[in-house]
Amino acid sequence: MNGPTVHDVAKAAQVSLATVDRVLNNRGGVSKKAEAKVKAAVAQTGYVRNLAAANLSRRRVYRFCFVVPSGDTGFVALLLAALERERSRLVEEQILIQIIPTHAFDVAGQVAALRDLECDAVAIMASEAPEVREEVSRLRAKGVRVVTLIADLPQSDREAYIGLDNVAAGRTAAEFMGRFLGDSGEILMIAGSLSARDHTERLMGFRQVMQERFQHLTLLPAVEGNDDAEAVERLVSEAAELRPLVGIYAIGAGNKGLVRAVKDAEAKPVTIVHELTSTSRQGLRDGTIDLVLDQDTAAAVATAVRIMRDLTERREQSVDSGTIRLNIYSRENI
Amino acid sequence: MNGPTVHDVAKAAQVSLATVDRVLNNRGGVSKKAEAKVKAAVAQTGYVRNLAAANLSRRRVYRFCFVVPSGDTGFVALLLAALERERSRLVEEQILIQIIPTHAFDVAGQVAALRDLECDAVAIMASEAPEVREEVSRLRAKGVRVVTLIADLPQSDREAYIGLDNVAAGRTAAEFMGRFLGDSGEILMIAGSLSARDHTERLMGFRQVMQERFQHLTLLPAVEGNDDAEAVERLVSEAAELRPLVGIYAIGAGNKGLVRAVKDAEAKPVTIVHELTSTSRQGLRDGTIDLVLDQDTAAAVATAVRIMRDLTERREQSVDSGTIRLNIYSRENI
DNA sequence: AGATTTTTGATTGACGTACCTCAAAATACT
DNA sequence: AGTATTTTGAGGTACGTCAATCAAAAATCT
Repeated sequence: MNGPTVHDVAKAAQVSLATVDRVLNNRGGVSKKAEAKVKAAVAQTGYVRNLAAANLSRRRVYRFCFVVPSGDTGFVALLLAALERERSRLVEEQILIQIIPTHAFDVAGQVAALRDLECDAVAIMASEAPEVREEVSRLRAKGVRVVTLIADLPQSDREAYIGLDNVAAGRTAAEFMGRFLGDSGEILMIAGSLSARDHTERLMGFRQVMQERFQHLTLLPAVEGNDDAEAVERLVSEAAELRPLVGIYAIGAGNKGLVRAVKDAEAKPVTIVHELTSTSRQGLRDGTIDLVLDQDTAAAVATAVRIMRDLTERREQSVDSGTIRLNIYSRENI
Repeated sequence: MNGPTVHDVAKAAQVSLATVDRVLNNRGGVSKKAEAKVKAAVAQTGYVRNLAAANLSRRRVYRFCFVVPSGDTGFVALLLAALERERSRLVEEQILIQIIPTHAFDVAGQVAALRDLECDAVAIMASEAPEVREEVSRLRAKGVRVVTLIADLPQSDREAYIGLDNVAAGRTAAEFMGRFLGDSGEILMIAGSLSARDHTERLMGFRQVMQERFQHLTLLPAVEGNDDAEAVERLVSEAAELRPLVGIYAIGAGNKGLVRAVKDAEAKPVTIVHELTSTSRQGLRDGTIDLVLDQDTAAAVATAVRIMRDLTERREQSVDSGTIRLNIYSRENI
C-alpha cells in the first residue's frame, strides 16, 4: 500500500541502511560501486523520500523575513494582508514568517531593518539605493538567502526577483490603450516617482509600444504623482483643463485622486491603472477606470516563499523564475 | 526555538497527554471542563499541530484520480502536462495522482472509467449526461469525494467545481470585442458544441454584454465547430465569404483552422479565442489573434488537489471556491 | 607482510503526532 | 450503599527519516 522506504532500498541494493543514507544525503565516504547499487535500487523500487518524515526528523524550522513598506491602504495593504494569510497557513509546515515594516522611501530605515536580521532568507521590497544593495551583500555573506519582491534591486547580490516584468506591463497597458482609442489625441502618464525603477520601466514599455504601433496618439511628458491622491488629482485636473485628454495611464498609487479627477473631466478619457485595490475595483465598476493591471499579491507571496524555501533547502540557485503573471481586470471579470 | 508540542499543552492545561489528544482530535469522552482547559492551553501556548508529524504518524496516503479526456494537442494536452508536473511534485507529500484518460464525447467510456474507482477523491472532466451524474452519486455514496474540473456537472452530487466562470468569460470577451471595434459590423461566434454547458454559458455571457452595451454590432447565429480544425476553417471561410466579418469569437478548440481562415480573409476581423496553446500563442504573435482568454491549467490542477485534500481531510465541505481566474493574453503579455 | 586509510554494517535515539489499551479515578444512577 | 457509567491518566508503539557512533571489513599504501 505505502511506498517503498529507505529500508526497501537497502534491501534491494544489498547494502546497509547506513550506506543508503550516506548516498541519499551525500555524506561522502561511499565507493562508486555501492553508490551505483543504491541509485539503481532507488530507481528500481521507485523510492521517493517522505517529506513529512524528513522535515520531522531534521526538525527544520524555516525562518523567513519580509521587509516591506507598511501602509494601511492601497497595494501595500493588500500585500501585507496576503502575507498575514499566508503566514497563518505556513505555521503548520514549520515555516515562520516575520514581517518587518519599513517606510516607503526611508533608505536609512530600510538599511536598519536589514541589519542583524536573524533568519534563513529575506524578501525585500525596498528602495534602489547603494546602501540597500550593500546591506544585501552583507546578508548574503552571512549566509542569508535574499530575494527581492515587487521592486527589484538589480546589480545587487539578490538571488531572485519576485514580481512583474514591468516593461511588459507598460507595453500591455499601451496596447490596450491604443486599441481602445481609435482616434488621435493626447495621453497623460502619471508615475508615482520617476526615480523608482518599476515605474520608469512601465513608462518605458508604454512609450515603446505607443511609438511602434500607435503613432496617432500623442504622449504628454510623464508627471510625478508621488503615490499621493491629492497630488494625482491636481495633476490630472490641471492637465485635463489645458487640453482634452483621451487617455490616462496611472502607474503608481493615488488612484482615489485619479478617480475624482476623471469624474470631473468633461470628456471621459480611457483610464488604465495598476493594482486592483478597493478604489480601482470600484472605479472599474462605475466605469471611471477602464482597465486594471494587477500583480496578484497572494501569488507574489506564495512564489516568494517557495523560492526562499528552495534556496534555503538546496545550495544551488532556485530554477524557476519569480515572474508574476500580469492580471488584467476589466469591468466584466473582477 | 521550536514551537510548543502537545506535551506543552498538556502541562499547561494540567491534564494528561491522552486528554489533550482526545480534545484535539475530538474523540469524545471528555468533560466540558477539561475540554475548556485544553482549549485555553492551546490558545495560551500558541500550539499549532505539526503537519509533518501528523501526516507521518497517521501514514496518510492520499489517492486522487483525475478522469479527463486524452489528447495530445490543444487544451487537454496542456491539462495533462500540468497534471504530470504536479504529480511528480506531490509524490513526496504522499499524494498519489492517477490519471484516467477517456474520450471527449464518449459517455459510456466515461461512466466505465468512474466505475470501481479506488481512491479518496476524483476530479472529473466529462460530458454532462445523466449517466455520468448517476455515477457521481454512486461514488459519493461510496465515500469518494467528487469534484468537477473545467466542465461542471450541475445538479449532480459533486462537491465543488474547479474551473472558469464561463458566463463571465463570455462577458469579458464581449467587452473587449466591443471596445476594440468602433464601427458597426457582424460578428461570428463559433462554439465547439452547442450542447456543452461551458460553451453555451460563454455564448450567453457574450450575447448579454453585446446586447447591453454594443448594440451597433450584429451577432450572427452561433455555429458549431465540433472542436475540429477543418470544420472551423470551413465555417469561418464560408461566413467570411458571404459578408465582411468584423469580429470572431471562438469558444472551443480547433484554432489551427481558425487561424488559417482568418489569414485568408480579406479584412482582418478582431479575433478572440479561448485557451493559450501553441497555436493561439503563435496567432497572438503574428497578429492573427487579438486576444486569448485562458484558464491556467496549472492553477486548475493545483486548486483541484487542494480542494480534494481539504475534502478528504475534513468532513465538512471545502470552504474556498474553485473558480479559476480568467487570464487575458494579448500580444504584449504572453 | 604489516600499517594505514577508506568503506561498510549494525545499531540507536531523536522528531511530534496518532492511536491504542488498560486501569484508576471521578461522577451519576438505583 | 453499592453499582454502572463516564472521564481521566499512564504508558506504549508506530510512522520514515536524519544523524550519529563504533566496530568490522575491505581496499590501499609502504
